[in-house]
Amino acid sequence: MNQKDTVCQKRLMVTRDTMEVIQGKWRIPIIISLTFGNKRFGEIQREIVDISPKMLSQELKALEINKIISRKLYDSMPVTVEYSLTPLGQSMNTLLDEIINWGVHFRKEVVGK
Amino acid sequence: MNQKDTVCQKRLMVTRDTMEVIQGKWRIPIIISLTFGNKRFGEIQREIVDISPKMLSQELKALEINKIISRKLYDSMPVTVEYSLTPLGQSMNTLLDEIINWGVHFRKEVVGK
DNA sequence: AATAGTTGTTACCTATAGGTAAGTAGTTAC
DNA sequence: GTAACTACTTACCTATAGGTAACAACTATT
Repeated sequence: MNQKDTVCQKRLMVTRDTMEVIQGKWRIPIIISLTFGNKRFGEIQREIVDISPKMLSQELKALEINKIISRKLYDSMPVTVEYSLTPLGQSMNTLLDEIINWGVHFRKEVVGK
Repeated sequence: MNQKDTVCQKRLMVTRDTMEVIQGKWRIPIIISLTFGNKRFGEIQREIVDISPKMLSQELKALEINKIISRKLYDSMPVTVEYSLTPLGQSMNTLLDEIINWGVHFRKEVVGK
């Protein structure tokens, strides 16, 4: 295996890591929603109009496990829960920007034509 | 719906576009493989060690439809086919770099600990 | 005539992602 | 005591992504 191959194999590994975090229909929408401010369960659900409570709960848990978001429970009545981006979650900003940038470019080049 | 919501909804749409192109187990590996030079079917298969010919063929077609790669047939014997990145495919470079960068960061922060 | 080297294809199966609908639990207001 | 608001959970189903193994078509070599 030459130098080129080694570099290539490393890239393949690391992209898999990133993709495992952002893969799926709802993770990026949830993260983007939280870049606009901390939100409660119901607020996120109202913003991402067609997500079900099951999927929202499931994906919030996955993002918490990966330390992208954090969950804060308030003992108010009724109970409220606030979700926010961790520093690691905030560090996705440039990645998200690139996903958005390329999406705009792609739409101009292919989808729009 | 206020200004903030409008911006948010647009971002959600555009990220869906990008994700539809790169989603799946094999698309990014194939694209990365081609950033290291044009390759034939068999070469890609040998580089991405555990991909099956079925999946490779299927994903190459999808990437061609989205104008990320192009396919060139050579009438040699036996027939050879060369795959290469289109300009649109090459325009994914900064996006791929960010996916790799963030993956490295994530691995340091979470996977490694 | 048989074998090997190209680039795929086809049929079949399994695992997982995601959707639907209903229910749970605690508190407050009427 | 009943309805309403919070944040979920649970059971069940379907659609799709991906895997496996065998085959196909063409040509060159032996």
